[in-house]
Amino acid sequence: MYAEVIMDIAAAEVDRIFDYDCGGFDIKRGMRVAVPFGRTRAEGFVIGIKDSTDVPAEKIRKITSVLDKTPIITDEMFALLDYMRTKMHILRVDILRLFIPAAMRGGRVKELTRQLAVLADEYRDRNPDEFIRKGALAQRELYDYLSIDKPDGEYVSELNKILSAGALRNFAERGIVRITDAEKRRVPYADLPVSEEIENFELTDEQKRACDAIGSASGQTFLLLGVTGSGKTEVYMRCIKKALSRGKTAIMLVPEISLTPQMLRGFRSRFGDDVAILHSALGQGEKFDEWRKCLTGEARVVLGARSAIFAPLKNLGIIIIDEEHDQSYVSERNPRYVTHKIAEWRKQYNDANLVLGSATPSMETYYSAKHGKAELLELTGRVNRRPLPEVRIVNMCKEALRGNRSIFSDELTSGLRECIDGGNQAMLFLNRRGYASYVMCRMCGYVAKCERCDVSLVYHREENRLKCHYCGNMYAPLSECPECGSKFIKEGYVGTEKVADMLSEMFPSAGVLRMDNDSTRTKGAHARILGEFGAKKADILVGTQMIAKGHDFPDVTLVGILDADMSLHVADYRSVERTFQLTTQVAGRAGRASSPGKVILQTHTPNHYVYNYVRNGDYKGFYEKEINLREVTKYPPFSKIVRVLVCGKDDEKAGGVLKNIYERISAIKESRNEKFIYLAYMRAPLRKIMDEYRMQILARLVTDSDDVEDAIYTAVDECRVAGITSYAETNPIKLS
DNA sequence: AGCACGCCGACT
DNA sequence: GTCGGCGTGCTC
Repeated sequence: MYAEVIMDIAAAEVDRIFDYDCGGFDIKRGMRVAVPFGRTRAEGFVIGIKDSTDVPAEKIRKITSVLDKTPIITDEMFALLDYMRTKMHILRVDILRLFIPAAMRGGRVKELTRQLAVLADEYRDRNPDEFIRKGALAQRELYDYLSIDKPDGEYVSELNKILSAGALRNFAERGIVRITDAEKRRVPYADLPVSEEIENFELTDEQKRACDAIGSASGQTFLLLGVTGSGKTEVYMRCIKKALSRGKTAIMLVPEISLTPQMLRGFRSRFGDDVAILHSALGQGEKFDEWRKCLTGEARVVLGARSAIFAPLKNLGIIIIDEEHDQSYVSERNPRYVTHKIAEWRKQYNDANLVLGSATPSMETYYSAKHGKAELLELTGRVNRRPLPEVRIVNMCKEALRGNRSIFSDELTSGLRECIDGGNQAMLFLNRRGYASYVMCRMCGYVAKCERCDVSLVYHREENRLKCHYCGNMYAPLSECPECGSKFIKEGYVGTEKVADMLSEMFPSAGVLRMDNDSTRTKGAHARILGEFGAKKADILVGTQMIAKGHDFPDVTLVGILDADMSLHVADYRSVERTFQLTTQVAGRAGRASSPGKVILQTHTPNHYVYNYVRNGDYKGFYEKEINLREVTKYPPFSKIVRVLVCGKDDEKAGGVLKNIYERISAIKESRNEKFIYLAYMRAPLRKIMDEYRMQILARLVTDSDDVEDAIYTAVDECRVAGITSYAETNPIKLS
């Protein structure tokens, strides 16, 4: 017998099938094996078994050992592998690596085994007086505990914590309990209190309608449109319950599971041990065990972040993507994949339902709902009756004309004072971290730049360093200009760090918390900051888009958006959409049942159409306006943007590869000109990152052009050169 | 990705 | 003389 093996080596050169002699091992497709490979040994995935091979006998070598007792890649995942390889042009090893926890490779995690004590069958349901002598209270206690509380047994280590070790030893010697080595699951968030909620409360009519529609469908996609607080989560949980009752399984994705322990609590209380949690912040052992629970069928519900879409559940009944517009669903690191595409595929394979939920769906999703590819379900009412906040648009140009050059408008300053004096809390949003976003010499115009990246450095006051936000390099702060020696150094745009400092100065008695990439570096910092703010240990929370997600704080009555234009003026067809989503989401943090809450949105372009829709909380109005613009300008979903990025340390070599790919695409264009709206090559907006020069090809294609798209991807594959990374992506999330 | 083979520069 | 730089070629 021969095994077809894909080496666990991430390189295009070895992403081929290697045939090995099974050497008497009972090997099945989906297991991993250790094999001799060239002059070394390697791990590999068995993707097929056959009884003959075309490879000459003298080349065939034997498998050294088998790493799994049972297959770890399911049939569905093999089919998905095929799809991802042909449609997305991702290497087989990269796909296979997505399917299993990273720490499994190289045997870095194993099942944890612990001694388990189980009451022997022949001593069950017997009168304990027959074999426990009178007065042996410890033995009696142990017997009762094992027979009544833990009929399936308990770990010896746990028993020893609460009961007599001597009694246990006695029982073990007399054969009353059996002690065996058993697999013990590492449980993440084991000490999380389970919420005690009423499960069967009455749903609103809209919720009921949504549950009925989803519950009676199969193989369908739904868009659940509803603002925060409209009760989407309840709909999700009921639909999952229904799927389980039909013997099916469920995947529920959220953008950042590590930020939402309350979601987890709800799931634990509803689904108990049926739930597995999968996200990157878990420990390696925990992640491995949660993943295995899915594979073995012990868990039937997965709650997780992006990568949980690959959870090895069998017989999927429903997939839910909450906050479906969120950017985190598009993986930025290679392999690049779009979660929605994978979800759509798994939905079809399992004849399951796919539910996309959001208050501000992506243009693509709402467009597909409008055109019959997804069924639109709406939740218009707010369950907690919280009124939508009042959104005030403040013109910062006018502030400047009046002589207020600070980042706080007068209205925001007085709003903050009023808010704090009233014992309420405020959140301030600024999507720019650090203290000052650039440092410039007033005399000669010199701007401090990173040596390795083509970006200006950001001053961080806590570290007293200039920092590159792309490579993380640190530099000494400037006291004088290195070019002309002048001491007149100007600090550019204010970042979250400086805002927090300024607030402490303006409101000396107020507590200020800051949440951004820098303040949440350490593990658990997220939860700590949110917890402190929730416990009212601070009055103001300043942060980047991190504060837009997750927790609801009932005492927040004021939300300030310091520079709403930031995301608006990015040269990207999605910039307006993103601004709408971000500002709407941040605005939604304000208000509570008793007081409506207020949002102060500061902008230099108050007349931009997007702010009108933000103010009115009018998603559909925004959609209509934006979709018309997209149609006129022929941007997605009315076209497809294919971007090829080439980067490498050797500028000329990278340029050569780019030219090569470009020529191939030009040749395609020769014969298929009608499919192209636009084609050009250029340097990427960020010309250099980490000493690698970056350049790109941009092609805009008509929507009906899958074959041309595939040809472009193939051209990139064929021009691969050592030392140069190149890849293609469709409708990229970022064009930098 | 590794690892070895292979062909040119500055050293005990 | 050789130790060692990393270019390129192969792995069932």
